[in-house]
Amino acid sequence: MIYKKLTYFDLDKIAQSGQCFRLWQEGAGHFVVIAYNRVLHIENLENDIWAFSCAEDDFLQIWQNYFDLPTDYAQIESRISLEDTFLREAAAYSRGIRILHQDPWEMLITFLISQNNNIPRIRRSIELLCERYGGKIRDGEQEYFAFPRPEDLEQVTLDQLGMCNLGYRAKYIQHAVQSALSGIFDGEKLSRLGDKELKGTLLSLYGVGPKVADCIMLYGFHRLNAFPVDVWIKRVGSQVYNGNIPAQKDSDFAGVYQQYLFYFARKDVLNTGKYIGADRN
DNA sequence: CTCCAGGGGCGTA
DNA sequence: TACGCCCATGGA
Repeated sequence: MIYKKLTYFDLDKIAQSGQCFRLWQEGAGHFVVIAYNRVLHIENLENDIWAFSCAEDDFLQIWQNYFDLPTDYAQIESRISLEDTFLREAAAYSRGIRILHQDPWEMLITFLISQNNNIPRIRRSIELLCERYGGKIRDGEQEYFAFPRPEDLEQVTLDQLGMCNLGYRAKYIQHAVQSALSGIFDGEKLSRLGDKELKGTLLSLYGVGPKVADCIMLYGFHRLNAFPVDVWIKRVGSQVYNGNIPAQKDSDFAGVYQQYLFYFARKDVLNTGKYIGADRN
């Protein structure tokens, strides 16, 4: 068990921020996350004191980085222009959200599934994939499932993928498996590319367009300047920024600001569980 | 460039 | 019961 005092760290918000789908709350102040073939319990003991159910080694090598603890989010928030009152309000409302360092392969599959989809269904699809094709992880009495590797999905047919609630996205997953097995999509290799080259490679993958590519850049490769434009950001652009997408999109921390805008724009959904005020563009 | 199908679950009329 | 919508994209 590792104990840490952390500021700008709100797991409830991170769990609802739409960047990860295998992090959930299990009780008051108790969260569980599955990542990198591990299960981690995180508990909020008091105020800013958190307990992580892992050894020092794992904390230093995996989780410290996973939760992006070295990054100074107070400084990122302080960089917001004084004139951008909407983003300042969004940032204050979203304070505690961090951009997680997640596995590139998992992000490729996750955000292929996310396209034109709703978050509860995205979660279900991912859990079905993991239960059927991921390796087992023991955690005391409980048994969990890791995210399937490309090799785990190599023999899976289009029909079997369809049974994971993927809909028309099944064919994209099948192509992604081939891209990984053939070496076109190699997280380790791609992480050494510059932003432009990385995005170009991602866009060449079947089913990956600008929005999904930016999500993979931001959540899988921690390119904090990537700015995914989804329906919520478009909505903010048309309703708040006079038809333009938010001005902060060119910032070094555009991706962080995108998370703030996304979380803030969705606050009514998060509070009521319903989509309200929805409109196209 | 525009238009539209792709699954499926949930909300509203 | 029908229809709109959802962290979009490829193809016509």
